[in-house]
Amino acid sequence: MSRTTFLNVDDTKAGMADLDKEKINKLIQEASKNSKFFKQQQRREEENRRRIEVKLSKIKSFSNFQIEQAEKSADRYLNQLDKTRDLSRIFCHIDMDAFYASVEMRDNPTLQHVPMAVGGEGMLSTSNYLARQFGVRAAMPGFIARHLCPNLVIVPCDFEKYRTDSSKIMKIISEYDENYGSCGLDEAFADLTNHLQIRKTLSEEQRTFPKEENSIQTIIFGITAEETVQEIRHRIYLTTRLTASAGIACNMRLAKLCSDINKPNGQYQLESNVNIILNFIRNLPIRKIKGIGKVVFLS
DNA sequence: GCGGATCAC
DNA sequence: TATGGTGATCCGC
Ligand SMILES: Nc1ccn([C@H]2C[C@H](O)[C@@H](COP(=O)(O)OP(=O)(O)OP(=O)(O)O)O2)c(=O)n1
Ligand SMILES: [Mg+2]
Repeated sequence: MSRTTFLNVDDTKAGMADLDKEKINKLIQEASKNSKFFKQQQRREEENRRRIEVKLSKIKSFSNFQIEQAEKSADRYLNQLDKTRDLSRIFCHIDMDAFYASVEMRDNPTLQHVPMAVGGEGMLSTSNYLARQFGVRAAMPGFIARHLCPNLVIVPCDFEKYRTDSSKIMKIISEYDENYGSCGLDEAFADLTNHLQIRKTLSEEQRTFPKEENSIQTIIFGITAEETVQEIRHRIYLTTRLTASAGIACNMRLAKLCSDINKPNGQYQLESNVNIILNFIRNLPIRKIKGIGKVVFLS
């Protein structure tokens, strides 16, 4: 995610699709103006630009032979990857919606319908979807957020609480893949391939859960990946009363990209078909790839 | 190893 | 008034 500096909001978060970015950036810039912080960021930008220049001049000094060799080796590598491509597995990525903010809203219903954020006057960790309408987002200082949204309610961070909910979520996910992995408190990856095999043999009862906590009405979940992930999200909701979004695809990276698509409280499955996947990747902004942050992007 | 830079949540 | 906490990786030393 991009930090809020004089350098603008450069990407779009869930819930912020059609905002007037121009106006928001102007407001932020106005508020940041002549601060010490602003000037230090400017110096760092300058330094980065210089380093990029150095790299570029190095690239120019490569001989044609060197470039040919590098291209050949890259081609060999790509060939190898082509052969080892595995579309047979099914991964899912679970990502809680506005996690810290949702926890606070659940525990204090008066926050339910107001724009709010979690953090302090100095820095916000996240905001709820109402606040995102104003351009208020994670990694934005609280006092700047107030310029964008004067009625913003800011509640302090309570890591202990988020950790508690997180471990409940992870416990559920571990039932579908004991080797699941987590990323931060609010995200998890699971390889559902094995579970989906076993799932075929489960009784309907084992795929049945109450519609609400303490309700006699029930929901029966089917045996497809899509229904399995719906079941996971529903179980998370039953135990935490928090909503999650999910992505399903043949590897973790793709699954993560998919979990953003129908956020909040939705899921998306990418078909495990080479052409469909390549087409999906073709349309990706380069910044969405893991490891390409603001600095690398500029090079 | 350690500090600096980068990235991600 | 005021620009984080936490955790991970890579790199050069
Ligand atoms: N710069 C950041 C980004 C995130 N977080 C914390 C607060 C978030 O609640 C949590 C999860 O990060 P996400 O990127 O998944 O954002 P949210 O879950 O808040 O919102 P979304 O619905 O877009 O997933 O991590 C943080 O402390 N600092
Ligand atoms: Mg999230």
